[in-house]
Amino acid sequence: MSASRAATIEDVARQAGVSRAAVSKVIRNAYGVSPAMRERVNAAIEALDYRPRVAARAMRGSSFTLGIELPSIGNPFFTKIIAGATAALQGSPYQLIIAPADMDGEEGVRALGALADRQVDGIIAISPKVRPDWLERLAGRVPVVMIGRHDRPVAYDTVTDDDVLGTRLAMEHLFDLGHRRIAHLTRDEEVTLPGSGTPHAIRLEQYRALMEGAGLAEHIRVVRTGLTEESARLDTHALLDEDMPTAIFAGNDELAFGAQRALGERGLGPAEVSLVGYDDVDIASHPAISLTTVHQSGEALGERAIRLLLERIDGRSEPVNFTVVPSLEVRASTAPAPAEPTS
Amino acid sequence: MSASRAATIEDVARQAGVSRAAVSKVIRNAYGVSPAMRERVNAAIEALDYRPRVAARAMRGSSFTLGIELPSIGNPFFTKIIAGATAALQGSPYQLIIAPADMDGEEGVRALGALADRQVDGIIAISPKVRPDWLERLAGRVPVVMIGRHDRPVAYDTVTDDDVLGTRLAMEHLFDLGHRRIAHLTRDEEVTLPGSGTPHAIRLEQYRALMEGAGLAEHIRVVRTGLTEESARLDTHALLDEDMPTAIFAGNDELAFGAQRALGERGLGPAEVSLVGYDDVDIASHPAISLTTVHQSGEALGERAIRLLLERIDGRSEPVNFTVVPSLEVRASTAPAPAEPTS
DNA sequence: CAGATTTCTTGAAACGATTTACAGCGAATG
DNA sequence: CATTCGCTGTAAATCGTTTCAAGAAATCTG
Repeated sequence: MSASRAATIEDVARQAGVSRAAVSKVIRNAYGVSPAMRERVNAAIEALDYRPRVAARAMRGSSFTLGIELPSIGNPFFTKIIAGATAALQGSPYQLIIAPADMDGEEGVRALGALADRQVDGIIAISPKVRPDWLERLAGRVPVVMIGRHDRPVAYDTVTDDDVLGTRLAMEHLFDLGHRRIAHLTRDEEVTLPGSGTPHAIRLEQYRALMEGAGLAEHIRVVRTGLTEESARLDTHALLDEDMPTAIFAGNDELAFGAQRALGERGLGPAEVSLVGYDDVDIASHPAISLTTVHQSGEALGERAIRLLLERIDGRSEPVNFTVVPSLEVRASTAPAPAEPTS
Repeated sequence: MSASRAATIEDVARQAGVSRAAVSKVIRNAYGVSPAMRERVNAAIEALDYRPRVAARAMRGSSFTLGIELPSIGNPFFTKIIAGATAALQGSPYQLIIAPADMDGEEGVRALGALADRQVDGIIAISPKVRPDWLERLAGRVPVVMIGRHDRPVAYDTVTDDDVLGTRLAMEHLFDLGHRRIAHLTRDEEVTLPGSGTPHAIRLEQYRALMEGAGLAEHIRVVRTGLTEESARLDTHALLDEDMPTAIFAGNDELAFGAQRALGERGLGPAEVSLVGYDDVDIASHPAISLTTVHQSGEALGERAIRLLLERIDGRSEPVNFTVVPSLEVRASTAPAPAEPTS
């Protein structure tokens, strides 16, 4: 009726003829309210279409909000993480909000800061560029779960894919097919700093180690690119201009698609250059794309991250590191290596 | 130093030797503060690493937060909208947060409610199932911009694609190629209610109108499916089992990819069945996919939505409807219709 | 039935900012 | 010289909720 202002707890209390505190108790169904009172209060809430203001609640208690910080929403793998997270939150009183941080780097800490300023009850971080010590400090104020980074944190939890295993699966598949000149397409230096523990850093390290282990050190070829499909396409063209590997191991599916575009534009198919991705994004299984890739379950990552976050909110303080096990999806983008030109 | 608690405005005031109100003025750079004081206060803020609590600000003023409600994050077209929105917000004091609403319907209003409860300063809504009258009521409390729906709102703004034109472009392209038996793959009844003004409803209406206009009423064939690629794949198989159109016009690219999968699985290519999508998602231009589709700029939609929202926050009250103009991207998934079998 | 518990309910004090009203104080004006 | 004015800064009220301490009523003990 009163289009003037939304109802407050005060209005509800007046309508029900009780005190504000009593209404508050009913809402949070705390101890010490009689069925009769609960009944009356609920009727008043219904009648006035009352909804508690989250901002006001946040000032004393909690905001019932969980935040997830996300670099480049464009990446469909991240949206799978979100899907897993929202699913895990079904029926809980918490609402998930996403703070997009496009073009990660400084943007990542900005978005995380924005979430912290909004008094969320817990934070899931994905940006690989955010420094561990920064996260530790953040984790001192609010529960934090980091996805993807292989840290040894003390104040927050991590949920990761076993990138060492995943890389091994991909590389051994290529070795088995007879490939020797295998290039690795990865992101810029900043996200692949040795020892930083980012997924791309580990995949790169492992690529190097496995190549060396196979006696192929001389064929190690690392191509740096940005985070978009388009930049991967361009840098793959550059690679092909000066060198011709028989296989490319891409740091993730986005990059693989870019490489696949470049190969397609040159009329090169799996018979000439094999291609392996990482993530197993939905479209990778499309028959026209059919990308061989390392499967990791984004849903499981997201779901687990939420689980750990809720545990932390509940009081746990020892850090937990959870790992999901990847598997290889062999599709049509990989084929036996072409015969070496006899030199 | 004091790892105990984050600094409050009180602490800053004490440190700078001024009143809380003065600090507040500096932060919002309001009228009436001397350069000397601004200097001192800023130093104190710096020293204490002070950050205003958004919840507290929201109680009296604004939360400097804009919310966008999003059904099915899986759809890459929506992520383009987000990209456009975040770009438009660069440098503004506002932070964008996304409330995912998976499996839209009731979920959509739940997510919108959650945003409203969080006192966001403005809301962008995408779920097509949310009723206009519900939005009008919401818009009475907080500025709202609806993306995609062709309503005639009084209290909120809309940003839409010209779906009438887009559908005409797609269908005329197919007519020009000689197609007559054109099926339309669209979503469930609930999102295509005649007169509801959702994009899918308009595309469906136009499909019917254009088929009739071309004297092809007898060949109208509407296939209903869910919102995922997988459901589109299955329903396309069902369609092909009982009927064999020479072309399929899909309601959006996700559905088109599902149809493309089904066609691929049966060894059918553009020579047998042409396929047109809608949205022009990034992957549609991948050479292996090469989907003919109606291009609409998600970035422009997102950017415009933000623009309108900021105007409303600034005080505008007459509703504005903004439309972006689609174009047709002709690729390899469409080809001349095969010769009719002479009956 | 008096006293001790338990159960229900309430008023008032936070929480951390913004906003409003106004006080102090030189300078300008008549 | 007294009044007015413009500029800085402050005190206090306010926003809507939770929580704490304590009062009132009901129930249980012995």
